[in-house]
Amino acid sequence: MTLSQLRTFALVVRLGSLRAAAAELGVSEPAVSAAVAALRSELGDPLFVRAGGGIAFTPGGRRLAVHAEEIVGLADQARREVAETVTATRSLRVAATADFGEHAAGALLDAFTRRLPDCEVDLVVLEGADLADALARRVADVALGPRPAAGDSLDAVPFLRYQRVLVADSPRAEPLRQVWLTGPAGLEELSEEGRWLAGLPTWPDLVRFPTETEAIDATRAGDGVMLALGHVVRADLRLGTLVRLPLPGTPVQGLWYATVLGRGRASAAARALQEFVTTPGATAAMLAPPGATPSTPRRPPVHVALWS
Amino acid sequence: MTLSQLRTFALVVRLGSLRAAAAELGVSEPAVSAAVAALRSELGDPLFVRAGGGIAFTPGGRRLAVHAEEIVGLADQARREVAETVTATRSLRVAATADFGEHAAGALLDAFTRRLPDCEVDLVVLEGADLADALARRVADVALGPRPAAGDSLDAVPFLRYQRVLVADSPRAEPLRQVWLTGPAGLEELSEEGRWLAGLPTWPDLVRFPTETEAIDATRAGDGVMLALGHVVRADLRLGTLVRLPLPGTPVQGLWYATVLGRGRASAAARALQEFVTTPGATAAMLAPPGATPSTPRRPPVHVALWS
DNA sequence: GGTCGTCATAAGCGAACGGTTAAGAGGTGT
DNA sequence: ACACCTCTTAACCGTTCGCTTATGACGACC
Repeated sequence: MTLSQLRTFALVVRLGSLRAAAAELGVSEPAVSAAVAALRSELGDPLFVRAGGGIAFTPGGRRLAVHAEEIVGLADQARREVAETVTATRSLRVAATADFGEHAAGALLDAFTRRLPDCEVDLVVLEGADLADALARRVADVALGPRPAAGDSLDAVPFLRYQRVLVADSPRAEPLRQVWLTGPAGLEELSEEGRWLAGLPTWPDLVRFPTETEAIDATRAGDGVMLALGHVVRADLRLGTLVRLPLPGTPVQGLWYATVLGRGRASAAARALQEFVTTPGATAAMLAPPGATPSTPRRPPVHVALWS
Repeated sequence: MTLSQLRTFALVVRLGSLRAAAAELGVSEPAVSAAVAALRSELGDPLFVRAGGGIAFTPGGRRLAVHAEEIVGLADQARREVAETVTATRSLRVAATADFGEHAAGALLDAFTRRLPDCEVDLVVLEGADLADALARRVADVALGPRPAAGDSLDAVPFLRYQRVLVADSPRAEPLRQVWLTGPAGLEELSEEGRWLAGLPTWPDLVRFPTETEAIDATRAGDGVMLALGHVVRADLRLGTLVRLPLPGTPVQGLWYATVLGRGRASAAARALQEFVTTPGATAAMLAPPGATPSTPRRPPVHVALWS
């Protein structure tokens, strides 16, 4: 049993296919097959059987899978922690959904790093469904966005109430007959607006933009309607460049959560951020209009990455 | 970073010496040195430095140590769990201190396996200070005995009140001038009687016997005094073959705890035993005189092992 | 009954793992 | 200064790991 064998097997379980795992790892198919075969013979369990076009895991395979993820996650964390003691820096990896990442994460993490200057923060933007996954796989230390569904071993605290209002360039727009402009993630299924949308009689056509800001620009130009964050379009509504459409159910109230691994598995820095997000200073930073806080951009300690 | 490298390093940390770890593993000293050197170069941290006659660990080394134990423990557990699904048996490894193991564990586990017949129980007897260690290293699933000191990530529930009375063959015995006869572990430091003994003005000489039963036999023969379990010597006291000595502080009241790993890391079988021990049936089994419960000894599912 | 997609096996190869013996380096203790 | 204990390095070797390409086996699908 090797760490790399466990890592390979965990990926096979995650993707449900040797072929896909091989592609993901950038190696040939027999390489993956051999790694799993080694585990098979060592553990005396087939781990999975061929079923139909793909594979079906045995009970032993499923049990091994959860431990394999845990083991490789711990090994990676050990590597990181030792590296942190060497460089004398703390690192914090934050995952956020696209909407939160675009409108609030920057200001929030900026304020946080002013509080803890020795902490290097990385931000990865991914979809809401993957937030819990990223935590479990220890790809991220903190997840910011809708409350993850699999909350048994996660510690989620709400920290910001937001509302999405339906806006258009003119009050004569007909919401259910026009395209809905959205950010890159469409409408997150796990979020309140996603659940609200699922309850509508008709499912509108969505048009995705690389950012919600661009979607707002297009809405202003009359290209469609948009379920925009209230505090982001407040200025537009005041100026009249955008108007609210009074669809029942709007404004949709939602909550953003800061989630960390439960059961004492969260790092100190992760808990520090989770506590920080509920402070008044953090709320003020997130709701402030862009540019209001002249952050000293000497050496931006927040790195941002976008995952496909 | 290899599982065997981590296992080796964890042992080095535990023993505080490469030489000792090599002896324990039955390999040469350079083998251990090379394993650790591989970790060193890969992680970019010396992990430890030579200090005086031995070694002193760096902060990175200490951090790696705790994760290394966790990782190899998880790997072993994964192996076991897969093996259990193959053989369709659940196994439960119980650790107990010598006193509890001798007088109560047999009847308790006998009753438990009658309740869960598909569960194979192994009992290892070790000293109280190692109980928490055995849990953390996942050598045992449940620990029965005094409450472990390092209780931060352990879940300990008290389940049996016991008392130790000072007995001798004659009321003229002078406790502080005679040898104290004990079981194999002496007097556990972590237990109530250990703490009580530490508070005495003079520390009596202890004579250890392979079992407490043999110590009782010797006490009956007048070889010394003994701090015996109340319910074990009840018959002797009634018959007059042993008498109580009224030393202040006696009888010493103590509690036995059933401890499992906290934070959701305990197995289902471990929690089942932890719950079972608090039931009236379990208490009755433990306090019943030996031979009172005619356990059907068809195929004794409880294995007992003694660790030096 | 082909054909395709997917996993398994075979043969081979370089690199790393894990072990040995032998000798060196660095400290303690007398 | 000396012996002594402990960790480290060097040189060497067999096994395993992890990867490749090529080919086979098995089931689904048309």
